[in-house]
Amino acid sequence: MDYNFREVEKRWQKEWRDQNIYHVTEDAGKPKFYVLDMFPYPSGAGLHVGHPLGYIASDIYARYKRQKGFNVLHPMGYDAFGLPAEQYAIQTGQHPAVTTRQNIARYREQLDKIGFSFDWDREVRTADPKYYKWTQWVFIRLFNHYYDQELDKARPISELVAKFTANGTAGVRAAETKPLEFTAAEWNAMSEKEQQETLLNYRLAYIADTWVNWCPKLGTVLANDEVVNGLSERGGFPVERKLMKQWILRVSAYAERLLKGLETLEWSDSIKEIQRNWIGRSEGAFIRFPIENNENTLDIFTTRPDTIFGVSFMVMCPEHALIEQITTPDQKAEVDKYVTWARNRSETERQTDVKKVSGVFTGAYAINPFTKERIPIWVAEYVLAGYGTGGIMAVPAHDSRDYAFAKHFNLPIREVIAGGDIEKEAFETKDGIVVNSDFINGMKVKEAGKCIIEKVKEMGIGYGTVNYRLRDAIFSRQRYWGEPFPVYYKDGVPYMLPEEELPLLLPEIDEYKPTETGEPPLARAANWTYKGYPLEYSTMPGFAGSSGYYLRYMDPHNDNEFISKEKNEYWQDVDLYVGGSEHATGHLIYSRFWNKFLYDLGIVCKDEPYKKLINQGMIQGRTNFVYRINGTNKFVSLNLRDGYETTPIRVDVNIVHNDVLDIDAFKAWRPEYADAEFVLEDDRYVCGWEIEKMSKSKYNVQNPDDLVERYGADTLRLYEMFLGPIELSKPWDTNGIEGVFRFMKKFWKLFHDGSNEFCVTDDEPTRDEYKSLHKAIKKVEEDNERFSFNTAVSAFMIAVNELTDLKCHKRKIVEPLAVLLSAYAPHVAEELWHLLGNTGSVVDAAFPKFDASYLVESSANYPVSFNGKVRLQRVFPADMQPKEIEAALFADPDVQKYLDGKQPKKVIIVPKKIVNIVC
RNA sequence: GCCUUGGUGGUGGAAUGGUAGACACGAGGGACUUAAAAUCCCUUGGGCAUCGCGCCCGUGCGGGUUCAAGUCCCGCCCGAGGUACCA
Repeated sequence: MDYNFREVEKRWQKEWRDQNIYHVTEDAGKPKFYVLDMFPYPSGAGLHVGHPLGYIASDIYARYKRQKGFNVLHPMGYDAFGLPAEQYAIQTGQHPAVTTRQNIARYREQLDKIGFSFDWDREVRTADPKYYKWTQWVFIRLFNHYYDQELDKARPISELVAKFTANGTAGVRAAETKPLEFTAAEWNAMSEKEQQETLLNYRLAYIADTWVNWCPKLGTVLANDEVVNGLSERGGFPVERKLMKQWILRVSAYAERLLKGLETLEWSDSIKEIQRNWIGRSEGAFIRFPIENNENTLDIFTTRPDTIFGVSFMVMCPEHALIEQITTPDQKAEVDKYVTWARNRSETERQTDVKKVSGVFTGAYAINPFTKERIPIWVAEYVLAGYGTGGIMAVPAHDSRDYAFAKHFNLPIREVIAGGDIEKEAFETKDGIVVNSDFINGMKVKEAGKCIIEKVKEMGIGYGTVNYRLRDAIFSRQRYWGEPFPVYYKDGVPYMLPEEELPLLLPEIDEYKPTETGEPPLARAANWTYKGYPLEYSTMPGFAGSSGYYLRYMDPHNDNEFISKEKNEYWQDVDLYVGGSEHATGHLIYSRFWNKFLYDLGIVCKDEPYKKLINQGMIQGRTNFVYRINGTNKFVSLNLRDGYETTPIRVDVNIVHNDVLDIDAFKAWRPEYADAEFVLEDDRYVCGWEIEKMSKSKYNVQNPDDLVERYGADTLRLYEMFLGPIELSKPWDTNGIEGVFRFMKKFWKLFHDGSNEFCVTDDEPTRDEYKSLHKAIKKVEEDNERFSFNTAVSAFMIAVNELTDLKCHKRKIVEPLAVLLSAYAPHVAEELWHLLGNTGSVVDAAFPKFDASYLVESSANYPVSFNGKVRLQRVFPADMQPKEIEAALFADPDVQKYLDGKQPKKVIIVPKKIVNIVC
């Protein structure tokens, strides 16, 4: 073989490693550029095929930027804590650290084969104590801060304590779990324990009893983004609701800033929209409804204060604290029954019958503050505990859920916005005219809403407010393989470990299961105490370690600081972040929160961590099928199936090439197929195919290693880019890799003669040769800038085809072309770079300079169209003026023929593009 | 339901409002070979054509703007992703 990729790739991978060529240091003389991939969780299955796609794209961009004179930071690491390693540990007793280390070694091997330009000196692993020391360190800071809504930033909790000591809660505007009011005297009279418990209401990391998503199968709680359709994201196990004491991060305090910050980011509209929806900002009103014969009020949040005259009942969530106090004796039994039932229903059950109406009357009544009407108070599951106040005013005429409820329980439906047909369905418009509503009659919805808000303010029973769907993030996991909390308990109150005790190391335990009493695995650890006080048993969730990892890459070996000021100011933020869009509501929210908190503390200099985000599309599997004739061991080729009763059977894609089955391999694949017979078309067995999720059981998993083995890393890199736009989801289809491989061989031949001797001359290239080169430079540069790597690969193909036709073996052409290609196919480019007699590495070669003069045409071809239809081609000098072109055209007999004696109404000449004559 | 996307040959996909289908795969035909591999050349959206002139139709569907629309606007249909008793 002429182009020996195996030898070339092996040589340069070794050389790059020996020379440490991808190592970067801060260099004030160069502008910085930070290209980051979402680091992988090292699973036992090895690098999955979706990964290389993003990594290759970011690697190309990183190399390109380096050639453009930037000092590029391009690191890689591992998200090393996680469930699978622990599940495996439970089954086998193997320490998760051991399996994780093995998996990492495997990943590293796979990554190295593809020729990435990662600076491995900066590698981070979240499970490394040197790393998680800083995760614990940030946690302590979260605990020690609260969110000041006046200053709109996190402030030390000591400031809050000072305020409480001086004035109590008067004048304090702080993000809180529930509203509290006390005086300075009351605060000062509190015991240490009481004060500490009160402060938990404000801390950015706090512990509280909360309804959680409990997954019994995994033995841990899960965050909202880890629950998909009522099932755990990992494993797909049922999830229940449970009231538990949990560590929680007050992410909600940052809701508005997380929302606002999106505007400054170069992210795709879709992912910004996902985050906007997840944050779920809604403007409305907080209103207190008095309760008949009770000093409590029923507090509600509504986005439609304008419909307050249409309220015909109130609803509280089953978790509501007021239920017990207001339920009348004769309703008590029924309410208790319902509440117990509803509270214990699993998240999974709730999800499946969302449309079923259920609820119970408490016997109590609220008073409509405007009409003084008695309004029955109900308890129903459709009102959620976690949103707003856990209570609503129901306006069945204008809300479909209230409508369904009212219909089911036969409650009155009162129209207050004109224009709908409330006999049939709720009229949910947000711009209509208010009716049947006393002093707001005739107003538009918006205006009426404002008016009601003014009024309730005056009456002292409410105010306009903003609510967010974004919940605080549950931060405890009842698992072993995570960061231990630097927390000990004294008198049941949590305290932080002193910083000099960090890292608090994960203790060794004999088994990785929960204890018999249901305590988390850490309860098994011997002497898990600090100065005799018990340490926290739960560990941190997966997103803890990944929330600030991109900062640690800037200063990975600093044992004294999380990150030094100088390094942070040099690298600042991530210029390009590449990863899957599945992290939109998880990692990408938490990480932004984490960063904003550190920004408030002055630890980082940028408010947003990831300036530009590219989401590589998902890689789907492409399954091949063979068709067995029912009742036989005979298989019929795809297009001959008519007339047979067949069953499609999945077949391993590795024994199918371009949809043609390798029959011998198939016979060897499974014993039952050893004596299979075939009905062939054109002597071949053609398989069917379908796009499905990639999975082992569907036999459609393509291992990148096999492709590297067969075609080389450079071909794999080019091919993955050539598949299509990076952001598009596409099936992993290797039918086309041959074309890219052919291109590589052709490219190689530009530098070699027929007998594979290196052969490049110093002859001056022709104009056509320069033109091919500069066309490619222009196109590749533009395409790199807009992340259109697939079209850039096409540009290479065109250039190489042209230069092959021109039999060009000239240094002035092929050398810049190799430099240009080096971001995509670094190994072969490096080889040629050295064959050309250069020293150093092609990664540091300057990106070729585009010279437009080579593309200037002496003449331009103009399609001439009549009323928009192209009829003729005419060539004019490129610098000819439109007026002259027009004159020349009308002297042309063919043009006259098409005009057919008519006078043209208008002549449009787009320079170098087209002439259109309107007649 | 709502939000965000997308809909172009047999396939993956190209097209700053300016000759739709670049580039590649696959397919068909041919050259070289004892043969295979590799390589090279030709054809390849559909239809019509006394198949070497040339014409018509074509970017999910129906309208519109424009000299000119895959691209912009309006109304539908379908797919993908996100989200969903969030008041």
